[in-house]
Amino acid sequence: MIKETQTETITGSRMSGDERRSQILRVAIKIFSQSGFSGTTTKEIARAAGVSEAIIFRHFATKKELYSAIINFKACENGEKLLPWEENSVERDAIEAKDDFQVFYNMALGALRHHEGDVDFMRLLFHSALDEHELSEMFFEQFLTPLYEFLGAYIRRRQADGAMREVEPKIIVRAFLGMIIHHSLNNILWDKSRRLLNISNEEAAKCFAEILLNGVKK
Amino acid sequence: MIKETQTETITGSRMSGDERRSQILRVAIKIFSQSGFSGTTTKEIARAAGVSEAIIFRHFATKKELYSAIINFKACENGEKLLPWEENSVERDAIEAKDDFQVFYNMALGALRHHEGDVDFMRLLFHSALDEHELSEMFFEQFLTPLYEFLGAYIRRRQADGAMREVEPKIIVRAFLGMIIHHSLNNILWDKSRRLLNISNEEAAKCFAEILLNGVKK
DNA sequence: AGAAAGTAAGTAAGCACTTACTTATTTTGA
DNA sequence: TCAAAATAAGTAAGTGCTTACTTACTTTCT
Repeated sequence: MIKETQTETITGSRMSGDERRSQILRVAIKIFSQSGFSGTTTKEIARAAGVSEAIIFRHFATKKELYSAIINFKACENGEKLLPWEENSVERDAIEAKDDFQVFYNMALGALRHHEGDVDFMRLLFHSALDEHELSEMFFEQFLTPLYEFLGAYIRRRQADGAMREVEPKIIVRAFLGMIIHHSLNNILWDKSRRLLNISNEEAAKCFAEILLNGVKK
Repeated sequence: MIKETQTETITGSRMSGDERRSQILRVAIKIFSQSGFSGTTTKEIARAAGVSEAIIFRHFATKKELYSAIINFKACENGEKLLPWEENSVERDAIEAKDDFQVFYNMALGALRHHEGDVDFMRLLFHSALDEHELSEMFFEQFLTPLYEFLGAYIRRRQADGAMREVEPKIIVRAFLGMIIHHSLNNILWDKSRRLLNISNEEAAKCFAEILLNGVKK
């Protein structure tokens, strides 16, 4: 990362304002995700971006504004994209077909892969949750809540079909997400070398989906 | 919290060295759990303890040593106590009786109650995990690993009895702990007002145990 | 009286942020 | 087309405050 950034500097060409702003944000995400807000200095961010601290403050009035700008940056990164499960045709087909296993397996696998592929953002979500920062609230409102509604609605439908027991759907969603997110957390935070449990995402998604579905089957 | 601490100061009597050390540690746990290591100042800790900063440094050479001292303090708080599930007679009886529901329900309920009752330490565990501090490693080795072994052994036994499917026991443990810990996390971090799911610990423990056990039943 | 608990003031370094200036690139006008 | 002016990107040095920690002394208790 630092090497990469230095390479950018070495070419000697200046970035445009927009490019520099984006680069600073990308660098900041990494460092904030490592050390949290308070544990990160603007000096570190500047060094990693290969610029002086003054440049940080040209683009962002305060360190806090830089942190908050991550929200928009992350949102724009996905463009006006739909939520992950909304644009996943495998997911849509499985729902149409009421293929319960495929619905939950696909969802679990997608989530596990996503967590594995964006550890920085995962860590940042936890830092911000502990800091009670608006980034965490954004995550809650724009991701978690819609996900509970989406899966909850599917479960309600399957309950009406007589395929699932009458349990409050959100408890089922909680149980399901708990398996997935906790598994990823172990891999990201407590047990990076997977001493306790070393299985593929596919295996994990399969087992979690099976446990859940067998657990709620009528 | 601060009120309580000020009350201590107001009585005007000095504490013995040992008492003061313990008080500082208790206060530090609360503040570190709120703001993390970097976000916490020794000034804040001193104020909350009702002493000057110099007193902090009489007992602990550095801020870092204070943070690390929490490990021993938390360990000693439990005395030479066994792990929670080891001293729980309800749990032991349920295991002897191979009452699967009681084993998992009781375990879940105990954990949920514990999490609810010691939010500070839960938060501290997350802060320390993100900081990659030894407190987190202690938690992993002295709590998580034995818990996986304990529950894993029980599951293996029930599989040998033919009561549970042949699934790697640790995956089942992961699924189970995921439900519980994730539920507590939601209540502690993302959704303190329980907008998404507001249920009692008993209801949660019951549903999670049922989902899990039905999910692995043979 | 002596030891231990306690404090106000101080220190050196660190931190977020600013200022005055430099350098590189783009624009303008002849 | 070219040179000068303007603009934007960039920096070293600085500012004022904060922080972890220290020092020299005071107060309390036995």
